[in-house]
Amino acid sequence: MDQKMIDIYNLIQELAWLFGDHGFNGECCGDLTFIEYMALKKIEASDQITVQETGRALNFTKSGASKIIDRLENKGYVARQVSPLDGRVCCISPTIQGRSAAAGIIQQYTSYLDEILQELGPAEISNIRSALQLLVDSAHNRADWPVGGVGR
Amino acid sequence: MDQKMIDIYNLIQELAWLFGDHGFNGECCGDLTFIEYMALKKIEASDQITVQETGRALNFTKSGASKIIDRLENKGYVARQVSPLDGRVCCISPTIQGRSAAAGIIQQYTSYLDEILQELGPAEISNIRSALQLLVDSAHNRADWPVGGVGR
DNA sequence: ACGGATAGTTTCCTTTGTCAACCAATAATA
DNA sequence: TATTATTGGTTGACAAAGGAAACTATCCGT
Repeated sequence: MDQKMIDIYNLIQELAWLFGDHGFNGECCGDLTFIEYMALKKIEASDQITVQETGRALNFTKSGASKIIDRLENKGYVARQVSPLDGRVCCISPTIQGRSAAAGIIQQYTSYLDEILQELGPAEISNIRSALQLLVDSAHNRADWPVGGVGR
Repeated sequence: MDQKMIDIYNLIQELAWLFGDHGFNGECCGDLTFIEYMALKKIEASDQITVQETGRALNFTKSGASKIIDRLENKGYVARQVSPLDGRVCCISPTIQGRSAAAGIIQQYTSYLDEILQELGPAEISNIRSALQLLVDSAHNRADWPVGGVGR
């Protein structure tokens, strides 16, 4: 039983490695780093998000978040815009190029998955999907983390 | 069907984030970075490994690998030793402290998993394990990667 | 209108990894 | 055997990236 948890842990870690920043030979996300890509995804998902919210979502300080957004902006993938409601806050939104870059990355990985999973039947694939979903949901349902706090 | 692949991709990415270098508030692995921890795991797994092999296993250049091993050595987790067969190569091996540090990290994550998965029954947990296994095996059975080559 | 709070940016600093040059040891060849 | 090429590893200069703290601009409460 405990062994099963250890297995799960090691497997997750292996996946985290394979699909993280170093797995795909450093070229994990086109001209984006893994972190920049995650930020772009968050920005896309909420369609209007502030600098600090982006940072909070990704466990970065606000200065770190500001710089990540700088890089995305320099690449033309997001745009800053002063909020009409509050002159201090920046509304970050994805540009057309940003959306299409993200779509391209998803496309690329999806076809990679298609390829490596082609041996499997649809039932097995469904099963993988729901197992992952269960895992991610369980992790999100926990407010805190194994070590330290989340605040920053 | 394609949507299912996209789901799987996004879920893996979420997991990669949660269990990667930034997920746990930066404190992912005690006094080790994610990368250092992965290197320690590789070193532990093979019990005798060279600097370059470590680098190759983790997609780092040899100088990068050398420095990662420097840091592990400074922390007292691995030891360098000149190979008796070839005076050029370094045999890296984990120290007692290295083994116990790795065990501690595994312990910590395992109990975290225990906690977040406590709602689930043993059958569901078994299912998660085998789904992850299937995924990781499928990825490893592919020699190459979605973009670029592996060589360095 | 003024003092405190809040969102972002910028500057300085540390960490990390690559590239290229280098050293030492082995292998190959004349 | 002497010499040259190759290979494993380390080192130094450099660039990228993110945190802390100082700074700017705006908003809110009195």
